[in-house]
Amino acid sequence: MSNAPKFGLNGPQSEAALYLDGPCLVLAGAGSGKTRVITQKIAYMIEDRGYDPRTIAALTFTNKAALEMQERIAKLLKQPKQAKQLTVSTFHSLGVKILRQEAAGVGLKDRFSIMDSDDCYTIVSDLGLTTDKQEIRRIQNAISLWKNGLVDPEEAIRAAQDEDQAQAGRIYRSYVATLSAYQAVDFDDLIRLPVELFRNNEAIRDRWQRKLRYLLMDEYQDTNTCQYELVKLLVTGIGKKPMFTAVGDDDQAIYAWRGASVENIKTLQTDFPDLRVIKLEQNYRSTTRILQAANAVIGNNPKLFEKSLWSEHGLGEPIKVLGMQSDEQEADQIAIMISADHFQRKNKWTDFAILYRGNHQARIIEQALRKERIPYTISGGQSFFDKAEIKDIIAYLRLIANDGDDPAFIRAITTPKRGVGMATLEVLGEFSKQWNCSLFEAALKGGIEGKLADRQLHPLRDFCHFINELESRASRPGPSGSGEHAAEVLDDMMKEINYEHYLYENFDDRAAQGKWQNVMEFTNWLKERGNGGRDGTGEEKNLLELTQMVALMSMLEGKDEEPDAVRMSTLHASKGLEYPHVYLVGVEEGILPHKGDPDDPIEKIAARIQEERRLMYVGITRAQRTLHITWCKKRKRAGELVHCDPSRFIKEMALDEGIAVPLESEVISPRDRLASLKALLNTPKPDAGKLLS
DNA sequence: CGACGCGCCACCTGA
DNA sequence: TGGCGCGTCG
Repeated sequence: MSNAPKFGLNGPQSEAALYLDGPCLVLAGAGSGKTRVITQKIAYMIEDRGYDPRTIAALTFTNKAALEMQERIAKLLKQPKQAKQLTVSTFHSLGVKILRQEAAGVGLKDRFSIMDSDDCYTIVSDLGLTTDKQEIRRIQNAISLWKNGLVDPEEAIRAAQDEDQAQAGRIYRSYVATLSAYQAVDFDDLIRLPVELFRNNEAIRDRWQRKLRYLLMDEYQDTNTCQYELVKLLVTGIGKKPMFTAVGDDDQAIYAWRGASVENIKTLQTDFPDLRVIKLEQNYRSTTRILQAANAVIGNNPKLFEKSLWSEHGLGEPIKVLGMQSDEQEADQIAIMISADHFQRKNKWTDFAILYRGNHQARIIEQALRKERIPYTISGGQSFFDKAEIKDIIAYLRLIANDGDDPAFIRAITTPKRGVGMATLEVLGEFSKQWNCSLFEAALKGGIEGKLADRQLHPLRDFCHFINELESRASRPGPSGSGEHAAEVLDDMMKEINYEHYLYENFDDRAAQGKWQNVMEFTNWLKERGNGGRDGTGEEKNLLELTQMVALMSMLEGKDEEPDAVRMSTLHASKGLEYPHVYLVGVEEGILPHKGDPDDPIEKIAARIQEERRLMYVGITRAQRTLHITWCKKRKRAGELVHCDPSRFIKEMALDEGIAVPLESEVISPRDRLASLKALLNTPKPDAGKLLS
């Protein structure tokens, strides 16, 4: 094979795609075509080098990215169906896949439940050592970091520096015991348990190594210790050449707060001395001016690897920095500018993105967009699967799959109300503790009769029988060999619990209608997957498998063709995406960089600022053609109007060198807003948008 | 037992 | 600002 550029890739891209002689690290700057490298590489492996697609795994961090990658690979293959044989998934989905097959090896039944962070919050809270919300969050966070760092409870307790940490460690110990009693795992376990399994069981590890011979990882800079360990266990074996490609950008590492460590990039070089390192520095996304600003900002961070982005696109329009009087004015202003640009320059709504640091910043912008009749979609906020009505239904599914899932039991039995209240549940809880069994088992156990009145016992038992029946139908051999069709069981369940009725009883018609619509969308979505549709594998899935899959879904992915709407997103959720016109809002000290705990040691603060700077870098580099950056002199915070200063990152963009121009004067007063908008809509004179362009 | 209402407090990011 | 936790009433 010659190393001449292939597939329309540039030199380094091509080198990265063709290199298969050993481990490979691709340092890919923003917009340098890293996804193309991964997809082309997989296509090359299958088409030109005869790799069996079933032995290739590509790992991403979001379901959306995985889905998109699979689609893109399918388009490159002569036989697009082969793409379905690939493992293209998130780290967490791969974890579920491994655990489902190897459950016994880690002491789980194969129908374990997956707890989301709300469930885990409740577990920590129920351990009863504190009621303070912040404190619980902190402990939850500590537990997550321990798990991701592969620190077990005994180690955590031993290493505690003070009583607070020791207590957190003890809570960690109880928390692990509780999950185990529920036959449940949390998100972190999905990676941690496979690691434990592979470490302790050579034969199982060997089987998975043979199954997954080549590994490709996207966003490698955001892997945590545990994920890296999983990768190492999968790619290293006696007499085996480590075969993988990791693609990442240390300048876009923005998940240290949840345990990711950029150092994993450096460690890769130590752990795999023959690692081939390839840099992608040509950017195909942005104008030169945008890249200059991005380089100027990130230049203030210490460098792990030397690299500098360049672009063949022209200089482009100057970046505009706008200082606003208030957050309200900021929102209105952006809405007006986007509206003007849309109508004057005939840009589609989808060409625009508004990016912000925290979800709470979205509200005021939403209001402004609505006022201007601008369609928008929000990503990175409350997810579809986090909506109460969806979680209600999921609780039933979880309980059907695993009757040891006490949190699901409590949620399902109390929604809709069926005459079982807290008093009954408390008795049941005591009883279950006494007999060391689940709530579900306790309800059916002999001896509980004496502790509950008949009117309390009956609905309880009826409910359990109902669940049992659904369970036996879901797992009875059916058309697919693995149970009755998920769709039928699901339909009957929905009918029986009469959830629609419950919604209309408890919410006003409008709200109920919306919620019911969500539920219908969800159940249809489930049925589609149950029939083997659209998830890439083409395999039928029973209700139990669907339930575990759903737990990992955080965004409504694959929503067939996006509507033409302005995109609103957190900076974190915007990673990997690009837009012709980007508005970066609320770029103020305290927001970006976000103000953290001022009592943190100085090196921690420095690290935090660096991560915030990378976040700013990610934001800037989302833009293809124009970039607006706004900040406010005053902002409403907790109801109070407070003074704000522009972010230090704005100064770092080298404003005086013509990269960015401050535009403080170009603000339209609210009074003129309507008039100017009308003018724009009715008589689009070339000059009308002068203030705005 | 559960619905409703008042008052307090916090607003980071996410698989 | 709004969500939610606690108290009281039906």
